[in-house]
Amino acid sequence: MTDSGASRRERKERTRQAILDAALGIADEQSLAALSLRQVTREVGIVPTAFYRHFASIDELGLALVDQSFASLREMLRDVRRSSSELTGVIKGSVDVLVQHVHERREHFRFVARERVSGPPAVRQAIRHELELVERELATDLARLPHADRWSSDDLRIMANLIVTLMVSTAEAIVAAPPERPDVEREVVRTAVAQLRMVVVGALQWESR
Amino acid sequence: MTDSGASRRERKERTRQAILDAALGIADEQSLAALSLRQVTREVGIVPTAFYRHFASIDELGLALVDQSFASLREMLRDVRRSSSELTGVIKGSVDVLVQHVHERREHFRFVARERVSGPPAVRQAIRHELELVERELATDLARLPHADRWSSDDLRIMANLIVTLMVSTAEAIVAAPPERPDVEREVVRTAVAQLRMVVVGALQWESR
DNA sequence: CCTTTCAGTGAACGACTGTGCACTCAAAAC
DNA sequence: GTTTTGAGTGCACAGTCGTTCACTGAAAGG
Repeated sequence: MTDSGASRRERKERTRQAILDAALGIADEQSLAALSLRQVTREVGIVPTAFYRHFASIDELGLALVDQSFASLREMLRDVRRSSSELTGVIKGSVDVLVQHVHERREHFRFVARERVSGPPAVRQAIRHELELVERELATDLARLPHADRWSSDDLRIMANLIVTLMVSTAEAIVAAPPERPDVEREVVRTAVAQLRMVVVGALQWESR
Repeated sequence: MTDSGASRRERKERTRQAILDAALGIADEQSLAALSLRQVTREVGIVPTAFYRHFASIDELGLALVDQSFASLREMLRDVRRSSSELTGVIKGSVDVLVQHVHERREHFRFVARERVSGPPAVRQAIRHELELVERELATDLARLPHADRWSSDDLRIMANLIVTLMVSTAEAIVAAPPERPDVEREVVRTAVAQLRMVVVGALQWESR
């Protein structure tokens, strides 16, 4: 590796990030489980054994990718909240933000969608945990809405779970759509918006029992 | 292979099924992508090259597993329709049938849930296609409901998609729950039933625009 | 300036992979 | 009874894999 960068720490951090990027790219075309250490190091341009200078195992690499992906996802949530405080339709606005972020960080969303159900147990669990956090945050957001007094905390949990499920599956659909078929994607968005509206209508009519 | 069975065709069919069973079991603990021909044949008790007498490639094996898994899924749908014609609550009844079938064919549902997002492209596409068929069938079922005249065919599609998404994610949750934690599973069921009710309430209030 | 630290090297290991090819030998076909 | 068919065998091949170990050489620390 000829890396004419500056300090040693910087250079290490740079190769570490290069490993993460390469792993994300390779996993994107297969899966984290079918990802070999040698493949990654080959792409980065270092010798296989050098991998261990950065990660103790591939599982650890996977967890680092989860962290990085959820950083993207949290950026998205921040933007969703920002867009919701403006006056444009909350639902359409949120879906649009979702779409935009999925495009910008396509590989991260694909990674989460895939490894959520198929990854190594440790990775699966980490993702599940992160999604639960998101769900809880959404529940407290919902509790601050007008008319929220008609919902029990159980109702809130259930609604949040439903909405997260819908968003996850919408993200999956966007990510699965051929990149240069904006019509398919528009259809996905239209569907998602209608479904969220339906859910909201149902929630407003809801009588806890 | 000492297989004292009868005719040659029968014996071939039996090893074919043994290969499928072994593959399903192994994939269950990892994924279809990380499934080796040798691993499968070792478990079946035949020599690696004998695999090719039954499948031209692992991809083809995968597609056969999709077929088999969706046979289970269609059995479930048949039962759901049967239970719906009885008077007990349609929603609770359907979810109960789902739970029952997921237990009986756990590996098939896990397979679909996993490979739907992570499998080889051909497998992913096959699963997507099958789910679309299910969605269309559900849409025509919904069209036969009382009050169905308030829904456009587009609304029906959107509702069917929403319900299928919810069912898939419920199946995922059941399958992911520790097998001997009936409390977790009961919670999943309770959540799913409430969510479906919410969706139905929303749909009944729905005004197509 | 001398010493320590440590990211990256390079060879070697044993294990596993998919696939080609010539084979056996019992069931099926004639 | 003879021939054909084809599921399963056994060997061999060239790859890939993760991990070990002793190593180099430049940056960091004293």
